[in-house]
Amino acid sequence: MMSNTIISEQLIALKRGVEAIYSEQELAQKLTRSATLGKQLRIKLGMDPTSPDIHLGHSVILRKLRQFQEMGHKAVLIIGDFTAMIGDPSGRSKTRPVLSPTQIKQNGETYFQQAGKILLTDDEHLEIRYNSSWLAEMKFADVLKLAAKMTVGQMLKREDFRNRFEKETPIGVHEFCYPLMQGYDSVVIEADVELGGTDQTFNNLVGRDLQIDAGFSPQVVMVMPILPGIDGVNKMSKSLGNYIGLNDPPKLMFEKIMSIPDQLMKPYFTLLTSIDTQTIDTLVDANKTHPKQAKGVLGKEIVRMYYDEAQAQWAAEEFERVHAQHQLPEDLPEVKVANAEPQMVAKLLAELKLVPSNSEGRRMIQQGGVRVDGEQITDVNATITPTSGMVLQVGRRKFARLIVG
RNA sequence: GGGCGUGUGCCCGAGUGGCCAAAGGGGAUGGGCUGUAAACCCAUUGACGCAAGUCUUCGAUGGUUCGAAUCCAUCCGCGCCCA
Repeated sequence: MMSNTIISEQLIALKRGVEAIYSEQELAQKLTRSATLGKQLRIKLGMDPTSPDIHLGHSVILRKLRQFQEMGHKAVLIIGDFTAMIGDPSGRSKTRPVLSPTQIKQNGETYFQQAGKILLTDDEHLEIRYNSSWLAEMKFADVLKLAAKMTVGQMLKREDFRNRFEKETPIGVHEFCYPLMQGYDSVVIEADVELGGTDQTFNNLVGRDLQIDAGFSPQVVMVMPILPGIDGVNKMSKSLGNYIGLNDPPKLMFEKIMSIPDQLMKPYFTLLTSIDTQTIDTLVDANKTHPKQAKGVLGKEIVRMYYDEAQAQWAAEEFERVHAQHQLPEDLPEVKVANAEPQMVAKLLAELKLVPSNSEGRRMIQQGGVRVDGEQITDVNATITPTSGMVLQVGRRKFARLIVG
């Protein structure tokens, strides 16, 4: 039998970065029982197949899931394809378009390609379920039975519902079904633990109630904080453009991390890396470590996790080269120019897609953001004759080397 | 079903016949200062054009007018109230 010390060590590790656990005691019990009986815990995570691109915000929860996997437990990924097929009739949510089965499948694949960078993907540690396989089968009577398990008063405990109710903004009746569906998923797959962001707390807790009602032991609900985006204000999201994608190339990933506000370093270190908390404290203490250096450590660590040591090193060097020493990047992209005649710089920039339009190109020049072979262009109407090897720069990070021909 | 509102550029929001490519704010972008952090300062923010200027844009369509984001009609979306 596994000793109590191991369980409490596991517990400490699992609690890292977690916002809340309902309840910690139950989690300890589950862990102990699992160890005693040699039976895996089933850790549930729901995935929305409408937005398959994963960013570091998603990675927070996926990393927690991975931790459970490494302790021998089984991750159960629920693909929420049922709602994706139905859509959201209220039209309130733009992020929930109706998807075809093909799209859902595609999105699923895109998702796994990325999630695989974090999760263990063997059958022993990962199980994938589509919730349409049980939700689509339900009859209206089944739905009513499920709905009868909750009262409107209980539903209104959810902050989002309560606010809208008080402000008299619409709440679709079907919206009450979403927590029920998610909760029912937990019953079906016999979840021991459900992971989610803080915004999922209510829904996940409904899962507990439904499981108890069905005569099962209730799942432990573990909620993770919402990761702020690189703007330091809003939650990380693709539509807000403040995200770092798992598929972002190393250099871009590193650059984005270098641009986060200093205050974000602590949560990023804690939630996105496995660096031990003592080291983190030293790194984020400006008296002990210069913030820029600390950020560099963060950037390299994250790039290393999703690529490798060499790429991380290279990304950091490129950053220094381009932004600190104002030299040219190593991987200068090359663009072909057909016209070797003398022409206006603004036009050329637009043609080469370095700038979205002619006007924008002119604006850039006016504002001193354009350089040709390192020379700042000052005249809006400046003309140049493209030659092979000529280097154009727009702003601080857009470069191109010309190939005439 | 009835009544009253509302729909503007990436977002919010002013504008109620010409001076409107459309105030203001946010965001974004460029520059300065820096550590490509924050804060702060300056500038830009529909397209084409060297320019004068031209074209497209204010939910959709059609109309009135020399001229419409602004007036009228119909339609669509959204909100509130009554039933």
